[in-house]
Amino acid sequence: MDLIDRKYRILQAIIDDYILTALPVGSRTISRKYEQKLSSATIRNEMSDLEELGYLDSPHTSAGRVPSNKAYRLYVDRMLRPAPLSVEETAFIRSCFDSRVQQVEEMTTRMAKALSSVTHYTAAVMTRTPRAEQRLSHLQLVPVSERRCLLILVTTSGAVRQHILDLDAPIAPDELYTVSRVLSQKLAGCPLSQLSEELSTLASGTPDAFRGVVSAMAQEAPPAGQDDISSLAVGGRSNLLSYPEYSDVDKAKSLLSVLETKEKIVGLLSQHGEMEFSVRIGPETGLEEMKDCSIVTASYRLSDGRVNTIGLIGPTRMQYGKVLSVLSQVGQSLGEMLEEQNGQP
Amino acid sequence: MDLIDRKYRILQAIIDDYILTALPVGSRTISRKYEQKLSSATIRNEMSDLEELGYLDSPHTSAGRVPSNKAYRLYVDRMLRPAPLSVEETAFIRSCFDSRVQQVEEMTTRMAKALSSVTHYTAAVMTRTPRAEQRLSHLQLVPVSERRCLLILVTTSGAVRQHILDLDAPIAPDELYTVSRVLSQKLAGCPLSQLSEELSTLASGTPDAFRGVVSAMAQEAPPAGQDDISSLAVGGRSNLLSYPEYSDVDKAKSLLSVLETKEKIVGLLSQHGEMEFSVRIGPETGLEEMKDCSIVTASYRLSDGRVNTIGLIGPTRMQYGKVLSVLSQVGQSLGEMLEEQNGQP
DNA sequence: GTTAGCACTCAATCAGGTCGAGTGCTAATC
DNA sequence: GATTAGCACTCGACCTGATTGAGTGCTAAC
Repeated sequence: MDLIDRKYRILQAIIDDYILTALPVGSRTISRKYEQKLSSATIRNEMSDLEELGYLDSPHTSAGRVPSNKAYRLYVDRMLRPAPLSVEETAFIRSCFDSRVQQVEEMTTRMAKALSSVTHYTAAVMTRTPRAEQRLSHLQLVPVSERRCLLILVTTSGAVRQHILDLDAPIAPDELYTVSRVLSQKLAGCPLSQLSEELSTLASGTPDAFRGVVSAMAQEAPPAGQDDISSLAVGGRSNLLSYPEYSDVDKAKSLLSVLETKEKIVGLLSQHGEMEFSVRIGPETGLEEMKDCSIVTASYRLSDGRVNTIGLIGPTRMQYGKVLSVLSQVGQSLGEMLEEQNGQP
Repeated sequence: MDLIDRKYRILQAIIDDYILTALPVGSRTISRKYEQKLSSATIRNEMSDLEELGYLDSPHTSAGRVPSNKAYRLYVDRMLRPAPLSVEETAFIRSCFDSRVQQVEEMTTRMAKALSSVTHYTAAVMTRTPRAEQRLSHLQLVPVSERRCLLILVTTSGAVRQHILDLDAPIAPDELYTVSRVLSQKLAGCPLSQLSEELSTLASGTPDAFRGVVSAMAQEAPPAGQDDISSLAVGGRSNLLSYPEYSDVDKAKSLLSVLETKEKIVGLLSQHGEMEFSVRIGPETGLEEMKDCSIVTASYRLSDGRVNTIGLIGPTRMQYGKVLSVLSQVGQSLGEMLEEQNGQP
């Protein structure tokens, strides 16, 4: 057992060192910096074993060793030491959660910017509302031109959606007003996913003059389907260029190109499961372009039903400890902010 | 005059060739590919003159010549030949203007993506409404919780803005409804910039029960100030990495970092003056990080008062002819789309 | 089991040499 | 006077071979 413990420690030392330097680490480095009781030769033997076990790779014969993805997996699952944040870092993160920020958009953008600047990785922040939880709170039709009006839907969580309706026949502003009032009352509390259906049903029992409007609404109402992405922001894409793993411009290009594709980012963030944190390493991300990257995601359920998912993207040798500390600090600050918001009714 | 004409032609040939290859161009290349009547020695003499005049730079003694920013300026102002687009390109641009796209957001994103993929440069698209032109069309208060409600402002151009209001005292949903109705009628047509002021005035003449709401609105109403940016999208940032001028990762990083800063992009696009197109070369962009870039902007006034500004960002040796052709095709398609939209009432 | 010692490997670095694209100048030509 | 051929010169790019040093793997001794 003692031996195994030693192998463990050596592997951990190698990973720690590699995360720090991005340079293949040799036996001598370990013996000097981490395990002074052992000679480099001993370390070499252990390293040789670790390589055979699949935890280390050697770029070539006379370079040091580099941790494999399997090693990172073990590292994240078992070896992770929390990296405490500095006072400044904590304060900075806190300061980003200003309860007066109203727009979801602005909130996600700020968080993405802040997280990328604290971690020096790329940050992606997404706020979505699971479709099942969205209910109509209020509905309003606003005239825009003679045959065109704006349909505004407000959900119970305070989100606002808007659709332009093209009408078959002109309708007077006052009538739109009446329709809004009636429908608003009838449909309050209706889940968004069933809205279209409800409207169709209502349309048949509506006086001719209004039927056109109501069926136009039924058409434009959001279809049942995936969740609603209320907001997505990515910050610090260019941060990744600092890391030697992307000094190859072609690699960098293909990675940055992925990070420009909204759908792929949403995909990456949506893989997040039930647990609070998730770490995906290299190929586990599921994207060929990201096989040298890791993504750490965290998900927070806000009180109004919205779900906030954060992803930090960096090289596989990213500072997992620090990243997780940052994310849990974010979770804490987020909680405090929401409490404060609800506490000042 | 004939001499001057020849210098002109040679300079143009040099710029054309450099734009194509990004390699310093030598006298022999010009004499073979562009001016077969002249020997390389003659070209050399001319090039020497052009260098003295400030139109050419030589990276070192035995390399060819490279156009200076002054040369690009002349090229853009006087030498530009329109580069006709291929049928596919035209079709592709047209196809991006689907009149059924409703959201401004989606429109700008699509345009940015399309333009960057046609040109292989970075595209930034901004839609803004000059503050002076925005007038209130409709106003609605929607209850969210007991002491909190949502203020929705719809402008005559159909834009929707929302603010959360925190109220001093609780107010019943029905009362919010009444207030909305009255204020909507009183304030319809009021320029947004004066809204806050108007509301303050109205507040004093309002029954006590409602005064709280009205003054809360006055506080949150958009202050007079700069224009409203309804939407900003950037596409194809990673395209720039393909160009040899950014094979230096540090350069690339500082440029991409600028292209991630919303404010700087808005700044770049806002410099656009009265004319339809504007080309800013190198230092003319006003940003140190962009001293090796050019930006071509185009601005289109939409029928509802909004202004759409497009910027294409590339290396100073960008294909100005092609870029301008693309932008004017965009202008045309945009016009067609709007016409179509208004023609189907 | 641990370690000292040694042969071996291989990328990185440097110096020297060659190549070729390009210039600038001069003298001859049109 | 403009044009051009010719030539010396420059300088980066590229290739080559030698050197260095970090690192390994193996073996034999402790």
